[in-house]
Amino acid sequence: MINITFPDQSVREYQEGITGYEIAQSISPRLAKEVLAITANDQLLDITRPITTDATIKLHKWEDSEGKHAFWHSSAHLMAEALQTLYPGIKFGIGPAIENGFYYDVDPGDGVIIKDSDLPRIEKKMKELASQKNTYVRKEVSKEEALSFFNARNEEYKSELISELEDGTISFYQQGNFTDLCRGPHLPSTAPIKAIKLLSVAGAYWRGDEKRKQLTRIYGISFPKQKMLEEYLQMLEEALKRDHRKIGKELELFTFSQKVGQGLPLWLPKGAKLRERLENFLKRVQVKYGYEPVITPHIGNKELYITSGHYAKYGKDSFQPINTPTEGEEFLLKPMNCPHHCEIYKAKPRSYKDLPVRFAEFGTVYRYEQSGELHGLTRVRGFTQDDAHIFCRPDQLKDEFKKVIDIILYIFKALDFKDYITQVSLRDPGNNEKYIGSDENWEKSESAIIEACKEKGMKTIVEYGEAAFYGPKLDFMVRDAIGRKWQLGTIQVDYNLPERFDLEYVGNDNQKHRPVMIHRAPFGSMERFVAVLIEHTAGKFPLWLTPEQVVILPISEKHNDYAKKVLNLLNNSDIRAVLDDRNEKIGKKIRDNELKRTPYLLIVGEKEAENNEVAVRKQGDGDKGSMSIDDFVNFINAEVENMLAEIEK
RNA sequence: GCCGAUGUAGCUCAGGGGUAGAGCGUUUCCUUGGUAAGGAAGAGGUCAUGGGUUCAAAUCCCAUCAUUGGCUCCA
Repeated sequence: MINITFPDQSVREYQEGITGYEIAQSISPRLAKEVLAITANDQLLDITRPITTDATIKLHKWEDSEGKHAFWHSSAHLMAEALQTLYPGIKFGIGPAIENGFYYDVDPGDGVIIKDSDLPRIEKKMKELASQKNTYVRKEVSKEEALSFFNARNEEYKSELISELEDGTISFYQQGNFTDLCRGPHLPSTAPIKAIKLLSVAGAYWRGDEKRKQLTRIYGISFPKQKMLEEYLQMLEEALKRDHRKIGKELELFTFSQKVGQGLPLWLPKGAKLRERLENFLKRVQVKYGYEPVITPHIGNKELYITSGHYAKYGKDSFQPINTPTEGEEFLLKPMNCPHHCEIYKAKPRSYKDLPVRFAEFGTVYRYEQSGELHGLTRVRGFTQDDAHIFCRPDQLKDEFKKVIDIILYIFKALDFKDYITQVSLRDPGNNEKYIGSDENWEKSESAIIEACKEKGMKTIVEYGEAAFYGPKLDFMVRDAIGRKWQLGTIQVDYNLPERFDLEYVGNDNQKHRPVMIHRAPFGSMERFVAVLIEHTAGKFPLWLTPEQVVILPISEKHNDYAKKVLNLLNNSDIRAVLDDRNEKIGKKIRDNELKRTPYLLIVGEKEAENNEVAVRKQGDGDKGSMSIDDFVNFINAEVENMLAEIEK
């Protein structure tokens, strides 16, 4: 007999060799029906695997990510089986479960192309195979066996994977006619896979290496119930409605022009208004934190970037130099602001008493991003960073770092960003040549970041190998409507540029010392931040930010004069109001302006004109009754002030 | 950059070898209407661009450009 400990710490005795499925059965038939995987002593297992020792277990149902994982991983195998049937000679790469669904990378063979239009056919085959309710059978094999099995089938990708595994840890899973190298766990059979949707086809380099063969990746998702699939697809559609590219067009915030160039956003008046308000907001915050504005040009001499090291690192992959016609000097579009700011630091001698100095600039930079990578406003070739560089003494580093964290957290709070991830990016320990600067400085800066985060009580994830080439960083990341992760705020420590630019300050010992630099951008880039803000709010911006706060709707043309009077009064009171004096019925005007997401609609007609009133309608919330114009002005201004005061707390 | 998809009116999209379509928007006129779509008429397109096939191409083929889902990269 063995002792099984459950998550609630209760212990039950079972026969040795009992399976997860049987344990579930012993609790309730319903649980047995729903259980998909089991963790036993921290090891994730099939529910058909016998448990032979005392174990602490957790049974995973669909609701657990482990349960979904097994479900989707099994679905990936099912898809592979379908592909094998439909495309004889197809070779398989890897086919994991992912956050939402699964994929399989395959090599369909020379000249064979799998297209979007083939997906329904594959789906159909999968359903057909699933209905056979084949079991997933696990088999442990030796490395030699494994290799000979896949070599015999010319599955070079599998063979490559196996050759990197250790003997004794290799297992196969087989269902129907398909056998795959796999760690598991899997479902007992294909029976539960009831609803399947293959979503897209994409190219994916074998092992993520662009020098190697590009395989065909097929993405899909599956569910135990058809209804769940429908809900998921519904949700995807809803998410698409929040897409900043769609809303940006609808609300006339930004556009692109093929003639101007790809990845070069054009801010339309309303978008510019929004962005300007964001910038002003941050400028006010920065004044409080002792930042000084600086302004630098859009280009810089190539020498500047040779000094900074950026040219060696990125020169050939960036926009190529602009030449002066007669002298033949070379200038680069600036890919970043820091070298310019270093030169500002150098413009005069600095004393230890002056430090830290903090130079802030909304600096527009240009980077040659690969064309396939461009995406709406989140990945562009020309963008404006809310950049600043702090030059401080080493002993001030941690404090300065913490102050920057405060600014970022403040801004996120102001904009109600709650679902963000904070990531500390450190060096890849096994790959030091990727980075410039001394080990000692790297260690100092890495520990400064880690300590600052700890002291701020932040929950961060640590990623090795994600550091910038010149220093470690702390990034604030959020997800977009389609679930992709984007970096917004960033703080980076840099010992390297001060070295390269030979930056100095005179210490209290009257000796020259090297300052440390912090690069930081709370929004990251205005473009990306606005994109994320659009998706976050679905275009319903907070009152203090929105380009148009109020729209005035006269009942008929007879009331246009009064409406204009209201408009002037509001505009003179710093309220961003517009007038909708189109020859339309009031119902139509309300509908149109509701759809434009203007926070307040003011309806003015006979009654209001007589009493100097406005009839207030709140976006999405209907009629709020009438009030005097003065009261409305006070009401709006108070609401904005309250919002901002709330943030200050 | 690579693999797949897409490109038709300002927007959303239908169509498809033989005169270019709808809805919304826009303009003009009628209407002056009290809380989510009043009516009529009009304007608006070299069907992304350049080649090719054809008596005839928006439609078929090729290339390019852009957008897009991924891969890779990201100072």
